[in-house]
Amino acid sequence: MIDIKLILTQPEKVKELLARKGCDADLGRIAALDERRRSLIVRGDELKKQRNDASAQVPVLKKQGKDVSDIIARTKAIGAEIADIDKEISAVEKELTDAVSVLPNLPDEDLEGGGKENNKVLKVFGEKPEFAFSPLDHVALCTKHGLIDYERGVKLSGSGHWIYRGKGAVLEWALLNFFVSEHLADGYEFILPPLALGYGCGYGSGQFPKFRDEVYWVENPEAEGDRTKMKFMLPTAETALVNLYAGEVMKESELPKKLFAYTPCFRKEAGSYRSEERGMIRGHQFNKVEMVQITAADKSDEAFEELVGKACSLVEKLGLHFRLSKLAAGDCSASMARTYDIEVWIPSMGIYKEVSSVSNARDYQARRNSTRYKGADGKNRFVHTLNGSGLATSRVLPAIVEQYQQADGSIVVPEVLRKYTGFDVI
RNA sequence: GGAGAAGUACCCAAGAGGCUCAAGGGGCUCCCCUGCUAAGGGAGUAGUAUGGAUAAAACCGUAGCGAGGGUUCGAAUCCCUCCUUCUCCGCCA
Repeated sequence: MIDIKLILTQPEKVKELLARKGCDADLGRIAALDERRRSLIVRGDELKKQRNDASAQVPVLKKQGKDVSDIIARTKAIGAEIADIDKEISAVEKELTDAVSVLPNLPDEDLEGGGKENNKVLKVFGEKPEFAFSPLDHVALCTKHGLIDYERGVKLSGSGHWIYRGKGAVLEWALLNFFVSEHLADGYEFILPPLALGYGCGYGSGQFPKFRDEVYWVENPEAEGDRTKMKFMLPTAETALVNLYAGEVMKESELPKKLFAYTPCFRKEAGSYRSEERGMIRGHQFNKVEMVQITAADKSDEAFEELVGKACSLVEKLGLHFRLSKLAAGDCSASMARTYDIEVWIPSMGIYKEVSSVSNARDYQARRNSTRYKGADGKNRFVHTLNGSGLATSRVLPAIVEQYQQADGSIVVPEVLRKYTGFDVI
């Protein structure tokens, strides 16, 4: 959630930044609502003071044996007015919160406006592998070696599901092990969160209400369709991790919190499939290790660099060819002020595919879920939250099998994974 | 899943419709005495959110006793719904 004070004091600037994300916001309406809210509060507070004062006289006068019926009559009238005002305040506040909370985060000032077309490649790592033979795509390779069972995945659970098996499962697990041990070595805390989360997590991370229909909801007849009473399967561990300290006030000395989690991620992905995205590029369930940092407000830039560096280093250690891109404002997700994508080369598709997305939400998520810390000056501030995949294994595996395939059809296992797989070649 | 009990500030805890706009301890902070791993005395300690005022403060309000509603002139206190924790029972990997 954007700071409402910023909207009120610098509307032109907010409007311009939002426009870069392709969002045309009616800030005048927000200002009007806030104006209304404040005048109601002033009036309501005045009346409450009157009522409190008058009411306090009742026992005093009663003790003196005096008649209190007109005080009671008067406070009763005041009370009725207060009730009306309070009702209106909460209605106006709800309207205001709704209006502000649907706004996406402000992009950082250095971001280009517009969408994907304005993304900028910052750095390319390694080189495209050249094949002296005609290379297979990962679907063919995984099927041939029995790494992935696509048909039976569909049989068990419908399209968009697959089964890792045999050496495929071992390779997937080796990737997870590799990532976990790298993060542990960097001093990150390993978190295994619940996979079904309450509504508040979706709101706090900024994914709801917008993406409410793109997650799987867990049936609960008692909730009678009220999603705020239902649980959903997390679409990324970020949804759990950024809410870990929701509602709490941390000590500044406890920051930054460096966390990572492994979870399967569940997505309905109600959208169009492109035929090129077959195999494991886009599915309803995939594995991901997610990194999150929760930092003091003035420390998130350095945390961002750290996360980008970590994500790059993981792909680099796997020996894959990839590139780092800075996303234009409109391509960053709604909650994020800035995002860099790490895209790995998928030879069969001839394109780079995202395996990690590192973002700084600044205080956008913290405002939604009220995660704060006490600064050195004794004041409470909102933390900054950052997240980055480290990495999405289900997208790394196709890149590995494709980039490491040999003329004889075998696949070489990247050096760093061998101690986890126990084999060098598939 | 069923039955009971409980949730008050950093912690413990009193509190049962108005002499409580939350007592008393502990802890913590400061001060005094002492003089050096002790003991004693005193003061402070509701953070926070929100509104007004201000250059900014000081300041003046409002809200706040698990959460949300309700009753009442007035609610920590009475009523309803929900959440969480504990105890017991049942079921289960």
